[in-house]
Amino acid sequence: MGRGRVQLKRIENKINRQVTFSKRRSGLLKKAHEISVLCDAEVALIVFSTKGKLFEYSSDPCMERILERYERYSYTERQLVANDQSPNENWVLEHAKLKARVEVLQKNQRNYMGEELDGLSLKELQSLEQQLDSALKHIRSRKNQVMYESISALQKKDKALQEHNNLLAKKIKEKEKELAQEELQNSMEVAPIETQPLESMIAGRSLQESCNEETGAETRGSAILPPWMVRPINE
Amino acid sequence: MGRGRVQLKRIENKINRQVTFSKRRSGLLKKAHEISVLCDAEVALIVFSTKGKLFEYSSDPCMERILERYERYSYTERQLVANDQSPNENWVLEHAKLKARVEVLQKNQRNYMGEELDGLSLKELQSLEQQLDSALKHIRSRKNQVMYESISALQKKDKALQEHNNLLAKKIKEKEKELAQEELQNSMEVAPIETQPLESMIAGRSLQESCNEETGAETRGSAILPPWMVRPINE
DNA sequence: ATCTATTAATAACA
DNA sequence: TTGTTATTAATAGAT
Repeated sequence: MGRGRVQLKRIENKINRQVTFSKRRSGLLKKAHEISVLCDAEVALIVFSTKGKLFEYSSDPCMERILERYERYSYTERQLVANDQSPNENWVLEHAKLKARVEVLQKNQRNYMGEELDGLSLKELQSLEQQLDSALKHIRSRKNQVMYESISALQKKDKALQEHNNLLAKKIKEKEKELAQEELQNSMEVAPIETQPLESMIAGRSLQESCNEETGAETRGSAILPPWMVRPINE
Repeated sequence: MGRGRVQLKRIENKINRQVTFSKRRSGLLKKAHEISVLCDAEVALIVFSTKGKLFEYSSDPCMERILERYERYSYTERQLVANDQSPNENWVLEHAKLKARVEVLQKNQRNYMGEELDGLSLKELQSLEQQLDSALKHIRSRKNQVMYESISALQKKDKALQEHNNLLAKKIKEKEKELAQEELQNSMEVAPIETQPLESMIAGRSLQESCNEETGAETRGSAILPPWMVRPINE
């Protein structure tokens, strides 16, 4: 349903992927809403973009209510499935295993957070150190990538804004000229009009800021210091 | 998309509603799957029919994982429905919660190991970086402490061994003297016994090594180069 | 963002 | 439920 078929596999071109995501997301949300209205169904839809941004639809005023209903439903279903197997002992065993697993994972997590290191041998400490060191490298590299992407997006936007500013500045100058001419013509009958306030207003606020009112608040903050250096992007 | 338009309102005809529900449901699930694959998104879709039947789609092997992520993202606490349920159900609930917990912990662990970072926002990456950085500091400090402890323990042991060696050396000399005297006394009747092998044996193996047989293998390696620089201690 | 050629979904019907 | 078909809706690619 578009020009040409589309393979059901990850779209490699990043731009295309982002555009398709945006379009299909709105389509999906719309359809979720439609089925809920047309067929009187309860629908909860959660979508995380690759970047980790959340989009959601809930036919109910409260998403949580549907999720709770889901939990209840799925618990009882799992109970039925579990009953088919060996009724009780399996559970106890499974449960114990899970608990042990949680313990181990929590212990690991605390170690990864640099806590509870007293019981560790030198070998374990060294391996932990190596692992975290390599992890940190990956994370920083990924962070840089994300930041560079952010920067180039901002630079693009910046450029567009500057161009827009130049346009606005020209318009203002034209207006001023018109005003000046009118004043000259009326100078014999009324006192001259003070033109200073207009100019000082423009000088007092940065060009960036005066444009933000039209383009939204996304470029809040100084143009020299990118916004993500003040606050993280995905809020 | 069908013969004639459709008003966005509940379909009153029950049969039609049921048919439409069935068709649109499969369409919705399909589209949810498509966007998850095409755009590399994480999708959770829950649909309850009017009759209360559940249909679900999850881009992940585990729906719970997405729901957990949703909970974290939306910063809302999930209400627990534990109280008014039978003990048995409660148990199943516990089990499911444990499972969800394991999933989350595993995901975290992978992140701590610098894996699967693509879904994380800049904010999350920064927090991860800070956490690992501080963890690494703790770990290195602890490692140093362990190493210093190891060094002083070795030095102490070294000193004790040296003293013991001196003692043994003295004893050997005494023995030699005794032997020499005996030989002198017997020199008329048998050929003299070669004493060289005993001394060369002692000289051929380091003093450290010859004592290890009593104290275990913990101080394997040279005494000048601490053992943990060759191989970690707790093997 | 907006515009279309196309494909995909589906309402009505069987 | 399942399948067919006439239509509408969604959307891929281009602008």
